[in-house]
Amino acid sequence: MFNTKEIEKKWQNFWDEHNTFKTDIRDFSKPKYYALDMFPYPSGVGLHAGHPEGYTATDIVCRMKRMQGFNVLHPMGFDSFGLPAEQYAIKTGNHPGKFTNDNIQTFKHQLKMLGFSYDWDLEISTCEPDYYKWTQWIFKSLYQDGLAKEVEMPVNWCEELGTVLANDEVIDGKSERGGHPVIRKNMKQWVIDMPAYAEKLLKGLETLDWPESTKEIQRNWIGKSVGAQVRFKVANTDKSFTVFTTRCDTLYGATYCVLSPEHILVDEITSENQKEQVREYKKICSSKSDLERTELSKEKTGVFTGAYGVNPINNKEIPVWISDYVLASYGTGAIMAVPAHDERDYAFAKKFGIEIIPVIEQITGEKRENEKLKNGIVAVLYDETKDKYLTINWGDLGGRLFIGGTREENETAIECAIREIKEETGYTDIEFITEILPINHHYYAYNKNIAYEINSTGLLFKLKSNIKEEQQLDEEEKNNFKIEWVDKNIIENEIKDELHITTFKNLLNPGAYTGDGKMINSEFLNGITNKTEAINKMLEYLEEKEIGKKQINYKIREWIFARQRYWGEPIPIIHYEDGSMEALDDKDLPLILPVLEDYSPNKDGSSPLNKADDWVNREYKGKKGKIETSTMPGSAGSSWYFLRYIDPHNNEFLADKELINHWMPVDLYVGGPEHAVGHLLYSRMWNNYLYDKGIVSTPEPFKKLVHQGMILGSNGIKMGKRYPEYSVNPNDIVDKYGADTLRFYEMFMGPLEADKPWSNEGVEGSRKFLERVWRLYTVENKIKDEENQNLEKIYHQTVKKVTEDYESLNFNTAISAMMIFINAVYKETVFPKSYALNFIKLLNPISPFITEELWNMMGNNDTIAYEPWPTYDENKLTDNINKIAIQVNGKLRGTMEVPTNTEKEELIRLAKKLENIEKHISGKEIVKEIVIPNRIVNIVVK
RNA sequence: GCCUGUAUGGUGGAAUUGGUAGACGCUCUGGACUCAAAAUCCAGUGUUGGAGACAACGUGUCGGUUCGAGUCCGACUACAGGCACCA
Repeated sequence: MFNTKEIEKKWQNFWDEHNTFKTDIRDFSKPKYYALDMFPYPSGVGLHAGHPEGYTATDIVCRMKRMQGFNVLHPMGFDSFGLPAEQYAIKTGNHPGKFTNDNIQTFKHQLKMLGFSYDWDLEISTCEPDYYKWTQWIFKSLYQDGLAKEVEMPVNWCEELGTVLANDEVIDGKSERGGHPVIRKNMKQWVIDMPAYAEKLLKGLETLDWPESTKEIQRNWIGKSVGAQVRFKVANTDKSFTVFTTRCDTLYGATYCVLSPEHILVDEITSENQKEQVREYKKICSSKSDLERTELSKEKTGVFTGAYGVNPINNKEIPVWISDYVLASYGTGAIMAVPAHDERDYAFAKKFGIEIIPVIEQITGEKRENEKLKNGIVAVLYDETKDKYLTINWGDLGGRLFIGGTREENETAIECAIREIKEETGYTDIEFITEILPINHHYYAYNKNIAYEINSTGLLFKLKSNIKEEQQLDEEEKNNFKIEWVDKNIIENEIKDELHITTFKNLLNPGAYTGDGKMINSEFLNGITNKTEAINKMLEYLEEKEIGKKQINYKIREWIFARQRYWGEPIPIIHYEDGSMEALDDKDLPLILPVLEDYSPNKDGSSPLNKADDWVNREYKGKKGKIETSTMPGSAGSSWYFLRYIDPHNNEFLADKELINHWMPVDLYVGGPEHAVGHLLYSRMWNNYLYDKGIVSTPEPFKKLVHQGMILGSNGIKMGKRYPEYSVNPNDIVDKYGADTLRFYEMFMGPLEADKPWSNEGVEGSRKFLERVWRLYTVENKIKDEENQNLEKIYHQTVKKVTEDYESLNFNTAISAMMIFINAVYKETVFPKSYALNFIKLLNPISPFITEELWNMMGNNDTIAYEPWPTYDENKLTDNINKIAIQVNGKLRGTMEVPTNTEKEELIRLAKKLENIEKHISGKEIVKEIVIPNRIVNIVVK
C-alpha cells in the first residue's frame, strides 16, 4: 500500500518549489505545443467530477510532449465575470470581486491537488482590469471598424433576469439560465456584426480538425443559402418590394406574396377597407413572445393587405398578404409564395383559398427515345364504410393497379376519371374528393411496342352507394381482370407500378411537391428537368431584364453585446450631450468598474451602473457626456483569452506579436460540446478579425478541437441537484483513493468523447492496478539489471500502443495495453530494469504522483517530467510465429501456429491436416481456397 | 419534420478498417495462501446443448454484396444531441 496523501503532497510541493512546469515562452529552439482547456467559471461549489476528465486529457498529452522534447504551453485561468457572483453581490451587498477571488483560490487548490502541469505564472482572470483592458481595447477596435455598433432592434428580453440575451442564450423561447420566459422587445443595443464574418467563419470550418457534429452545428447556425432577389412592383402605385427566394425557377408558380407584419411597406400599401384588419393583426403579432410564435407555428395566420404585386416574369397581378410566418429579420422580410412547391405556402394557400399553380412535375418511370405524349388519369375510389380501395387485378397482364385511362380531347381530368370508372367498374354513384399535382410518367407498352410519356393527374373519389351500370369491356379485358376492394397495406405491398403507387401516396398525403422534376407552365423553362439548370437560366433572365439578381443570405444574426448588469466588462464608450458618441482613448483604458453601495438592478431594467453618478456623468475632451452603462456579455472575455496566456503580463499590448506568431494556433483544445455556437463561434470571429487587422498570424484559433463527454451519475443520469445521492465530488475521491487514481479511472472509463456513467467499483479497480504496479516495484523483487527475451515483444508493443493512443487521445486503450504488460511482467521472474524505468515514463502522464515517486525510488533525484520518452523498435514488435485462423465456408474451425511468412501452399497443406478441418472437408468438393498470409485460411467446400 | 451521431455479454467498453467478435476492467465462481478473514496470487466466466472433444446461435431489426460482414450497401426501429416557419 502506498500513501497517496504523503506522496501527492510531496510532489505538489516539489513542482511548486522547482517551477517544474514553467514554460519559457521565448524559447523558440524546440517545437511548440499549445494545449488548452476551456477555462472554468469559478462557481462557489468548486470542481465537479466532469472537470478533471478534459483537464487530465490535455495534461497527459502535455506531459508526453514535454518528454518528447516539445516546448509545451499549458495554461489555466478563470472566466470570472458572471451571474452567480452578481447575485451574491445583490444579496449581500458585498463586491462580487471578493467572492470571485475566494472561489478562484478554491479552484486553484483543487487543480493543484489533481496534479495538472499548468504554468501558474501564466494564470489569467477575465475580471481583472489588467485583462479586461484588452477586452475593451478589442471592442473599441471593432467599434471603430464599424463591426460593433449600437442599433435599435427587437431583442430577447428576459423580465426575470432583467436583461437582454443573445440568441444562443435562448432555448425554445426560454432563457438558457433559469428557464424564464423571453419576449421580443425593441431596444437600442450594442451588437457585433457576426454576419460580416459569416462567409469566413463558414469557409474556415473546412480547415479545422474538429468533430464533424460541431462543424455541422456551426454551419447550421451560420445558415448560408444561395438564392435570388426579385423585385415586385405594387400594382397601381410607384412602390415596389424585393423578395428573397432560393427557388427563382418556380417564379411562374408564384400566386401571392407575403410581407412580414413589421415590413415598412405594409402601412403604405394597405387598401382602405383592409386597414382595420391589418392594424389588428400587426398588434397581435407584436405582443407575441418568441415562445408563442414557436408554439403557434403549426397553424398559419395572416391577412390580405388589399394590394397586388406584379409578378415581373409574366406581369400577372397577385395578392399581397402579411403573415408572421415570414420573418422581418431574415432575407428581405418579404417572400413570393409558390404554394405548389413549398410546404408552408401550400398550407397557407389551402387555408385562405389562394390559387395553386404547379410548375414542376414529379417524374416517375424511365424516359426513353421517341416517346408518344398523352394525357392520362389515375383514379382511386375509396369505400369509407369498409375502409377499402378499389383496385383492378390484371393478373399476368400488369398486376394490381388502380383505374387508369387516357384523356380524350376537350375532356377534363375529372370527366375522364368518372367515365373510366364507369366503363371499367360500373360504379356511377361517386363523389369527387381531391386532385393532386400532375405527375410526369414514362413507360413502355410492350404489347404495342410504343414508349409513352404521360401527363397524369391523380384523383380521389368516394363511393356513395353500390349502384352499378354494366361495364364496357373488350374481350381481352373481360377475361383477365378482376375488380377487388382491398385495404391500404395490400396496396402498399402489391402495387408495383410506380405511377400508381406514387399517385396513391400523394393522394393520401396531399401537399406541396418539393422534389425535382420537369418544369411546366413556365414558358422558357418548360421541359427542363435539372433544378440547377432551371435556376441558372432564370437568374440569367432576371439579371438581363434587371428585375432580380443573385443573392446570398445567412441565418446568423448580430451578436447582442450588452447586458444590463454590473459584473461584466464596462463598454468604453461615452455618449455626449449633443447625441454623438465616442470610444475612450487607449490611455483611458481600462475603464474600471466602480464600486457600488447596492448592486441590485434598477426598476426600469437598466444597468446597476446607472447608480454610480460620478462614474457615469463626466466631462471628456471638454464635452459633457455619460458613460455607457451596459456591460459586455459573458462570452466577451473568453473570446480571446487564448491569446493572453501567451503573454499575460504585457502592459503595452494584448500580447507580443512575435510570441503570438510563434505559439498560435492552439494545437489541442478540449472542452464540452455545449459551447458549439457560443464561445466557439465568437472566438473564431474575434480571431478572424484580429487576423484581418494583422494582430494574429492565423485566422483560426483552434486547430484541433475535442469535446469530452459528460460523466454521469452511477444511475446513468446527469449529476446535479436532481439526484445528489449519485453525484461525485472529486475531493472525496482524492481523499479516499488519491488524485492518481481519479485521473487514471476517468481516463479508463471509456472514450473521451462519450458520456459515461460513474462506477465506484471501477474506481476501486483503478486503484488496485496502481497498487499492483507499486508492489511490482517495491516488494516483488523482479527488477534486475538483466535482459528477459520473454518480455521483449510485448514491451515494444506496449510502448508503441501507448505512444500512439496518447497522441490520438484513446486513453482507455492505452491503459488497457499497460495492464496487459503488467500482467505479463507478473508471470516472469525478471523485469529488466530498463523496461521498468521506461514503463514508469509511460504511466507518468496519467498518474504523475506515484510515478514521480517510483522514479525517485529507482535512484533518480530529479523530476521525471523532462526525461526522454521511450521509443520502440519496429523489428521487435513481432516474433516469427503467427497464429493463423482456419475457416471452412467462412466458419472458424481451428487455428494453428506457423512461422511468419509461410507460403500459401504450405499453409493450405498444413490446414487440411488439422483433425477438425479434415472432418469438415472430407467427402466434399473443394470449390475455392482463400489464403491471406499471416492471417487466415478459408476453404470453401460444396 | 430536417440534420448529425449512437446501438456489441450481467456490466464499463475493445476489435489492426472486410479476416479468430467480446481485448482490458468490473461483477460473479473456483483454487492457493491464512487458525480465520481481508488483501494478494492463480484459473474460469457470451447464450444454449454436451462429462468432453465439439456443435448451434450470437454485435438494435429486416434484406443485400462477399470465400468471409460488428465493420460495406439498402430499408427500418430506438435513443441522444442540434436545428426548427430561415423562403
